[in-house]
Order: sequence, then C-alpha cells, then structure tokens
Amino acid sequence: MNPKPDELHLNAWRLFITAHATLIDTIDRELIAADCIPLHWYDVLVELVEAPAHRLRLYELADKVVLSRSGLTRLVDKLENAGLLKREPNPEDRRGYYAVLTEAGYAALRKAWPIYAAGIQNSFAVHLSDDEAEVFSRVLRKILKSRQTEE
Amino acid sequence: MNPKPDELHLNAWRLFITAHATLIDTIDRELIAADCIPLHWYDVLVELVEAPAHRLRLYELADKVVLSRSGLTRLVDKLENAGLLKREPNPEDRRGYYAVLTEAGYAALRKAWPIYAAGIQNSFAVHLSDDEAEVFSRVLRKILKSRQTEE
DNA sequence: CATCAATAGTTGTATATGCAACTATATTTG
DNA sequence: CAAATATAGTTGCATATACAACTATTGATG
Repeated sequence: MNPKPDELHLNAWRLFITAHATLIDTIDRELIAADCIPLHWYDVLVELVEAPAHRLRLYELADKVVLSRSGLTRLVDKLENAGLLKREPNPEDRRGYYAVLTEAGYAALRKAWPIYAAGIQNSFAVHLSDDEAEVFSRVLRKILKSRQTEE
Repeated sequence: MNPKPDELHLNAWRLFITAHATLIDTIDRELIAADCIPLHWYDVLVELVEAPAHRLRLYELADKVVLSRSGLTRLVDKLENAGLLKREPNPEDRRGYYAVLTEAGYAALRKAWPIYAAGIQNSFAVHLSDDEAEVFSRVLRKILKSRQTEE
C-alpha cells in the first residue's frame, strides 16, 4: 500500500479540512444569531431524539458525538442545567446514567431545526447534486466503517 | 429555493461532521505519537511553505487556516517560541507583521510529512477512487467559493 | 467467593480559542 | 490637512475540551 496520497487526494483532504471549518463556523453563527442552541448542543440532543425512548447511556452519547468522556460530562452538565435533558440512574448498572431528552430539549430542537436546516441547505446541500451527495455519503460511510473495525 | 435539505443531503451532512471529527482526532494522535508537531501547526506552516518567499501577513494566515485573529496571535506566539517561524515587521505597513518560516519550521514539516501523509492515505485517501476524489474536491471547492463571494 | 482487572462517570488541571476592548497605524472625507 | 473611520495585531476574560487521576461499581479468574 502506497504510504502517500497523490495530489488529487491530498487536495481533497485539504479542502475537507477548510470547508468543514468554514461551514461549522457559519452555521453555528446563524444558530446563535437566531437565539437557538449551538450546533454541538443540537448534535447531542438529536442523538437522543433518535434513540429508543429518547435516552442513551452517557458513553454511547460520547461516542456518537465524538467527544471525550470528560468533555461529555461537562456538556451534559450544561444541557441538564439548561433543562434540555436529565440524567437518570440506570437500575441495571449502577455505575452509569442515561441522558434523557426533556420536553424543553425537544422544544429547543424544534426551534433550532428551521435555522439549522436552512444553513445546511444554503451553505452545503445546494452545492451537491443527488449523485454527488450519494458519492459523498458513500465515501464518508466507508471511512467511518473502517475506523470502527480498526479500533 | 427549498429551505430544507432532503434525507440524502442531510445524511451527507451528518457523515461530514462525524467523519471529520474522527479523522482529525486519529491523525493528530498519530502525529503526536510520532513526536511531531500537531496537525494545526502543520497546517499553518504548510501555508507558509507555499507562500511567496515563505511569508504571509498574519491576517492572511488567519484566513487560510480559518482561525480568529486572536487565536492566530496565540498560535503564532507558540510557533515563534518553538522557533518554527518568526514575525517580521512590514516596512510597507507598520501596523502589521509577516510570519516567516524558519529553517527549523521547514525541518518540522519535513519530519511530520511522512506520518501525516501515511495518516491521510490510510484513514482517508484509500477510501476514495480517483473519480470519487474528483467529485469530493469539486463539491468542496464549490462550497468554499460560494462562501467567499457571499461575505 | 476473594481478589484483580475492567468499565462508567466525574473532577483537577492544562491548553485552545473566541469575543470585546485596546493600541498603533493607515485611509478616507469634509 | 484635521478629524473620523477602518484595519492589524494583541490582550483580558470566558468557555470548551482533553488527559490523568480518582470513586464506584461490575465482571473475570484462580
């Protein structure tokens, strides 16, 4: 296996980094400007919405949002303080907790979604045809899958 | 213009965020483990290598690496302290400075490159065919260009 | 089953980075 | 050309997040 990327792939990598930084920056600002929760909070809460019974173990959440355990602890502190989720002890395993979405958390998601959706659409999605979006997704899914199996 | 992304595009967006986080995390760890400069330092120095006379105004650098002015000031402090670049006053405009790559900075880049290249290759590039890399790059370039003209 | 190892989560501490306010210099404008 | 405005960069402060050490609990092993 060749240890070095060619120009084409290297260029793709560098664009990936730069585009990510500017997109996150832009969309996060749009959310803040509209008096909504920041992007990282959204990402956490949306994982809860999609989870069975709107709850996830903290370590699962940390994994899904790619955050360290300690980072997650503090983020959950803030979200709990803001009333958007609550910790619930787990009777099955008394070491751990569930993070459970609250009604206010769900409301925060609903409020933010139109802004977030518009940001994704205008800054990102409009630039991808359906075919391009499929290539894009397929590639990133492959990358993520390979990481899972390695570690 | 439809204000909401469809499922396909939304999925691409979420993969984009997650894949970015895990890739940066992995590659940065590889660099640190190999006793090289961290990824963000690399990104700064590589912009200098590619700039005319290996120098850029600080604000240009901030722009290229998508960092706030104050963030850049501090990053440049660290890099200058480590001897990897130096600030040079600009005779044309005495408000500002150039960041100029030093020999040690160039050496740090050379040392890190094999590790970084292997990381890009193994974690990212192997998953993109040439065609996919072209689609990927084209899309991200389009995104970046649109942001430039808007702001 | 008693000990040892592994796991879930938290906390102390260090680093990173943004915003707003500030200094110094340059540019514009009446 | 003097005053007002804009720009380059830095600094004080607040927030974010990682690592390592810690507590509590669970699981594995002789």
